[in-house]
Amino acid sequence: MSTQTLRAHARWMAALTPGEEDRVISSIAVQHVAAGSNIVRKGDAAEHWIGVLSGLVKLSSSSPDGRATTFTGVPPGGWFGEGSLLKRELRKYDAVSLSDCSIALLPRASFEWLLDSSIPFNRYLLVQLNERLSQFIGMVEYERLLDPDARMARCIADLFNPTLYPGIGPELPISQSELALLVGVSRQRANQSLQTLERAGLLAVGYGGIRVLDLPGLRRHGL
DNA sequence: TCATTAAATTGTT
DNA sequence: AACAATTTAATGA
Repeated sequence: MSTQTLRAHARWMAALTPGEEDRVISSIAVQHVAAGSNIVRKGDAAEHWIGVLSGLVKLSSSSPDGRATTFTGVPPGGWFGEGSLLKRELRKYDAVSLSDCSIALLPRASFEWLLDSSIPFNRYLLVQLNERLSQFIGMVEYERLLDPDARMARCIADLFNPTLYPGIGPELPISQSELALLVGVSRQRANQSLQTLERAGLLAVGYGGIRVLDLPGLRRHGL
């Protein structure tokens, strides 16, 4: 993995000085994981800040009786896991690869060094945390107020958040059962929603994935 | 390259 | 939850 590829998927590095960037890059380990792997497990010690370089990762949890729910998907360019690092606690959620992925692991020591030394890095984190907060407040809002079709539209649109995930293409390689987990509906209902959104011209459904055609339209759908 | 097969996913009931 | 149809990936002739 070239440092150029790494930079392209770690937008926060642009805010660092060349010296800081060199030091941080040399501490990062890149790992390839097969589809369906647990990247982090609930209860693990948090030792890294994790970036998605390719593929798709989901942040999820399962209830004691085995039911699963997904909080959000993380496409390439997204970095997650700062919460447990900041609070020095065990991981609170699972992170599972939905496809073959390459991921970047920034060690806790580098993360804390950046927190202590770089104001631009702190600003980046602040913006990311704020963006996530409004995303999750939005999720609670439309979970309670909107019909399943509109919830599907918003969930998909959230995966294309330009602040959190800059520069991802219109293709989203995710199965309908994974989208169902993400939205919190049955796979059958997810299938119906996707067909409705396709008829509305907002996206195209394909085998094992979707293509977004009208992102603003998805954000507006159901208002 | 093509045909066969298994596995995954989709669409419907 | 179950079923059939479709798509993909893998295998070997």
